[in-house]
Amino acid sequence: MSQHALLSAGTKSWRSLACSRSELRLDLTLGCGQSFRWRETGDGHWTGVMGGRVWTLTQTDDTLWYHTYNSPNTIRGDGRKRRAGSLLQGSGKRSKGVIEVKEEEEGEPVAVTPDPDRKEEELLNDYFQLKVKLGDLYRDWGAADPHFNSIAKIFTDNSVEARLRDLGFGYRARFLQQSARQILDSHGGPHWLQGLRSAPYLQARDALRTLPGVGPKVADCVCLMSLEKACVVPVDTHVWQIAKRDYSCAAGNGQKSLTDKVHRQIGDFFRQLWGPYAGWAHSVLFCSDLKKFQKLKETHCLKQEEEKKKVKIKVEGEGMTKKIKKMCNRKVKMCVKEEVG
DNA sequence: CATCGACCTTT
DNA sequence: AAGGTCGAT
Repeated sequence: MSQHALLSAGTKSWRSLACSRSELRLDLTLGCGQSFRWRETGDGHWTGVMGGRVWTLTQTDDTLWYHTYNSPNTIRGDGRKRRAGSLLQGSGKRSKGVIEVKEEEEGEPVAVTPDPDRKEEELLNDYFQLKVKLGDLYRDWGAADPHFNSIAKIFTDNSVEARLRDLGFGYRARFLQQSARQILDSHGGPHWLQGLRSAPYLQARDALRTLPGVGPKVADCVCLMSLEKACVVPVDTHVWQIAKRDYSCAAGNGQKSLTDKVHRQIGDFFRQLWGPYAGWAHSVLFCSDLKKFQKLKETHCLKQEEEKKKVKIKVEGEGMTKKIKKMCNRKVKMCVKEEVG
């Protein structure tokens, strides 16, 4: 356990300031090697010295959170009566550095004397120069300098991408954000996606592929899983292996990688073999090939072998094999329903 | 049409 | 090292 404050432990000992990630990025500002008194003491939590005190800072999309530690010089007086919660994020929008007139509960306006809060806000404003509108500067610099503009994207991409990156999406974060933006701006919203459910497969697939980060495989996955295109077999390297290994499918034999053509050939191959619900059948094979289900398969195979032996001994051949086949078919159907439904 | 390296995280 | 997509070639 860290002895430093963590926001996740509760906001009680934290105060906040409205400040978006596009105006301040703690990770970049404090971690860039140009400031020397800050250390990341927790995930996204930076602890250091400022104005003679020790602080821990962290941020969420639109809020800069700060915690200060008690020290002998700055014993907390209590000229700081506050209503519970007034410090918490609920506001998140406290104006910066402006002396306000607050309404007390009785409704009588009382001038608020600069209290330690105000001092702390001023200090943060000063230290990070928060009054300077970074967004505007980036816009101007980018307009004057294409190179700056392309570099700056990394740092000013909106909070959605930043958040997705934090969540571990890596380079896909940008694709997701851009796709969402594109769906909203160019396609008129989620309605567009919904509409693809009633579009023919190839049309839906082409539409999806206009989105950044959506190639043949992902488009097919969405078609199969979300757009009711049951015949679609999403082809990845894995499925390609299965096609070659278990079906001697020759598609793309000379090829080194999965080209568009090979995608189509393998999809068609399985569609022809399995019919209109080929995508569901593919799901079964795909799962059975996963490492985590290998043991399941082995034990199942052993059981089947045993069953076969017993049947062979008990009955002598005729008729019974057909029954077993029927049972097996039923089982497969059930499996598929469970998987996909 | 095909290939390669970059992207980023997870194993 | 694997995984799919993208942009360059």
